[in-house]
Amino acid sequence: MSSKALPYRPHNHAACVQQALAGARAVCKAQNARLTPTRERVLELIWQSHKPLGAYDVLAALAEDGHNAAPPTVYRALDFLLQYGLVHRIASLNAFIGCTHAGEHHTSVFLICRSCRNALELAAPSVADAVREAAAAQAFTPEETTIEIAGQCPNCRHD
Amino acid sequence: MSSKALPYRPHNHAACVQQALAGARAVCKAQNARLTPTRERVLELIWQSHKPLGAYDVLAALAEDGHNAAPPTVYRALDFLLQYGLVHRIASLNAFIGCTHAGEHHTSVFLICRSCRNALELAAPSVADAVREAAAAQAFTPEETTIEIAGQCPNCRHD
DNA sequence: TGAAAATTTGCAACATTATAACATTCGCCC
DNA sequence: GGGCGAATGTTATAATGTTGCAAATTTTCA
Repeated sequence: MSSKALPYRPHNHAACVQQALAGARAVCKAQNARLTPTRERVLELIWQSHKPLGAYDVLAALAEDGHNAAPPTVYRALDFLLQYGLVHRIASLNAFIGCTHAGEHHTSVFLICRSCRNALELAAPSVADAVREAAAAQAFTPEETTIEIAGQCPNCRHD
Repeated sequence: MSSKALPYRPHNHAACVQQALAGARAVCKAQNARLTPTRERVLELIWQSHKPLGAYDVLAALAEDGHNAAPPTVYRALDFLLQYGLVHRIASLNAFIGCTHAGEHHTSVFLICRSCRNALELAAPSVADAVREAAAAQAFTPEETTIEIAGQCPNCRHD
């Protein structure tokens, strides 16, 4: 890619990706799940972008590798990564992003900047608690929670 | 439709739909917006189901009316209804549902039952507050918030 | 080891959801 | 009733996601 993703907050991105991959390997090993080359490559591609990446973006990136994959290849890899909590799906964008809390069960909040397109994952336990309470008040049993906030990140707010 | 939507909570549904339509007419009148026959019919179709309805479901329902519409007709009506807060889009389902708080600015929480497919809209101010705080803590300016909880409603929980 | 079983991948076709572009009609105002 | 902007019709196409089956790979276990 010629255009680099500007991270929401500055950091050493290559190291951050490597750390994520190492974490993913550990999670898979612990659960006897097979992080095959394709799956790992998809995870790496997603992590390299702080912007949520569409399935067809991943497909295109794989094509640049010379890996001539079809959509099911990507969707299957994504399903695997979702299943083991290594990536999240951002429903409002039809896109995927690396999970910063892989291995831990958690309810995340995503802050998605409409200008720079970066997305930040927050643990936000107070939100999770409020959601849990609201559901309980309706005798509803939550299984999966989607919380996505679109707006302006601090770097873009002056726009 | 032969299969009626079972409401999440029992009520007089025909009256509930009529009330929603009356409210929508009021909102549009107040804002000088044109609730044309197509738009009103789409809103009615969506309200008649407590289950979120896909755009192509609406299209099919219109076809049963004898209204031979194409996708843009439905999407344009939906855009209008979204713009005036008369319906919500459920991102995790690619579907639409009538707004129970039309006219008021609000952050809603949706409880979506995976068994019966009904969806309940909650105002849940505590969730809205927690989200606002979490965003503020990151200096993030929220513009639109998506909160969708998939799980089991009380009627289906014993499944 | 080596053959059966299970998992993963390749591949082609297809289904679903959403939009673009342009022509036509409708409602309204003067 | 002519002109103008909003709304709708129409065709085509883009973007996203899935099904089904065959081939290859890995695992299991005798």
